[in-house]
Amino acid sequence: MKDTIERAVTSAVEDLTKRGLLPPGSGDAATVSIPQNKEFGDYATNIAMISASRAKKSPREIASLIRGELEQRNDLFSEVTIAGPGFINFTVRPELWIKVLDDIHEQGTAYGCSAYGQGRKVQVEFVSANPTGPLHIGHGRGAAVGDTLVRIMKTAGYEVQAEYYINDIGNQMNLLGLSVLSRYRELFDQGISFPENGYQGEYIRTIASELTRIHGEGLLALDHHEAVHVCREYAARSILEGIKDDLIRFEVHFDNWFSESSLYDQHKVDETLEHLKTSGLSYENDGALWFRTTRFGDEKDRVLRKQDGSLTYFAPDIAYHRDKLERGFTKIIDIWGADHHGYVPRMRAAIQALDSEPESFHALLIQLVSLVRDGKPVSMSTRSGEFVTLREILDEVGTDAARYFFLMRRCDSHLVFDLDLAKKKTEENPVFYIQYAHARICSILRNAAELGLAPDMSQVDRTLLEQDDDLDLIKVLATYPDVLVSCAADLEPHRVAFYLLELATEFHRFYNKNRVISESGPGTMARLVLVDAVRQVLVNALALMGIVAPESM
RNA sequence: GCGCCUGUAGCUCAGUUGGAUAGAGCAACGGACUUCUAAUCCGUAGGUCAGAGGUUCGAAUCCUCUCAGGCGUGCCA
Repeated sequence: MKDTIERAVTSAVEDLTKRGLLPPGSGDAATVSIPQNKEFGDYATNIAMISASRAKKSPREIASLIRGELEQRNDLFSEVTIAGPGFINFTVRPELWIKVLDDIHEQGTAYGCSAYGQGRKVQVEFVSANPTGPLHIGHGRGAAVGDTLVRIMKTAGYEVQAEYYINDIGNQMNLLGLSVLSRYRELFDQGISFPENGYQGEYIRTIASELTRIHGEGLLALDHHEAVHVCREYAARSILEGIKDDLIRFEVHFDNWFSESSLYDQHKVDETLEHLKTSGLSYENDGALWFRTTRFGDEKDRVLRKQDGSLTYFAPDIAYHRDKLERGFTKIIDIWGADHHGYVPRMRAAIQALDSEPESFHALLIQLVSLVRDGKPVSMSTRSGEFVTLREILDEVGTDAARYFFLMRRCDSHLVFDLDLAKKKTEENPVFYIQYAHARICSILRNAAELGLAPDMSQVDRTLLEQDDDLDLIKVLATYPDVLVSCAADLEPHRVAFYLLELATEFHRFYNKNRVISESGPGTMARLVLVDAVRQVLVNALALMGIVAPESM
């Protein structure tokens, strides 16, 4: 609907420009929006104010010119008014609103989709947790945000790939092997000192005891290096399996699992370092190899190869992003914990060093999650291994509530996750409130079916849907495609969560004021079609969030 | 020290890239069940948008400074 209004405004402006009444480019930067106050109509545009200085006319004067054009569009508008400093307000004809119901019934699960992304190839890389421990609650937020963003961008017409980068090589993997071996030997009273900064979690002991079932005391006889290797490989595989299980249960899907070690196998890291060298972007100093990130606005140059000859984490990461670019993605979205924000400038520098536009790279930073139970914060510390795992959260509140809660805040805002609230089966809990709206509609449709009634748009007397209550509900349904475009454009999936709450609220209000199935009159069919459309949009939006739409509760 | 993020109703947070009288949910208070699910709805109250300047027709939004909280500032990953 917003599209339609925008097109009408644009064509009116173009018309006036052709007739010399407005200077060229007057429509630039103007917006069409929904006014906060319903009295101003359904949509409004600020174009007269925006173009006033360039046209050397007063906003009101321009507004009345445009109004003159748009008033002729009585196929669209029942009223066009000028208000305030120069807003042009539109009231859309009821018939047009009712056509939204046709769209929903025709498009079904595809309602909300658009061609906004024009098929551009996008990659979203998220979670990418090291296979050194189970997913914790912070990964859960990243997983929910990333997965929902992927789903949203698909509906917005992008070709999207979801990828998980597995850091399956490097110091932390050796540390993992050492940690497991240490716990393994403890089980035979042949303890070796636990490595400094080793992985402390209980899961390490579990893995160690699994190794005793497989190998008995066999690992004791191996030389140290060999034993660490066995422990490392087993632990990494076992932990990664666990991560995959958790993600499946969390309804999070990946198209590709990208192994860091494959970059070395295919000499991608060397090639990348060579590329930087020949581009004159790296240099030796103090026995280390440096990357001139300052050339691209970073505050200091960064080390690629350390004095001891080993590479930093950064080096393969550049190779990894080079590989992404080679795979043809025009938009690369990395979802990281907010504690990595210092890493963004150097990664953006790397993208530019690889001859790509800095705008093609987007880092979405996910802020911390803190848990609250009984109104008190739950303490968490990664260092001591006392973090709360995603699995524990899913066991306690379930997938639906967890996904909604992780998505109900903007990414860069701290999230307070109230475990008690997430479990409540009352209106206080937004997940429940939204799912209940869906279940209620299904119940109505079941009752209608018993009377032999099924929603059928072709049997509807459309004038019966022109009541304010009906139109209020339809207007919320009509904004859904716009919400999805804005989510995709701004990479802000939380807006779907807010939209769902708004739609559910509007439905419950409608439900309390209007009886859908009444004994007499054709209004029943009209309202059945209306609530069925609400059901469809609830289903579509919940699907994007990975939340079940229950038919009864 | 420098940099990034955050600061909006009692609480948790939105605010469509600068628009009209700043919104929602929860909590509080007062109402609504002869009813398709009251697991709901309606109403009331609640604000110096952290503070001070500035930019302009117009600022929660942009710029500068101050304050508060979080994070970063590794040849860790």
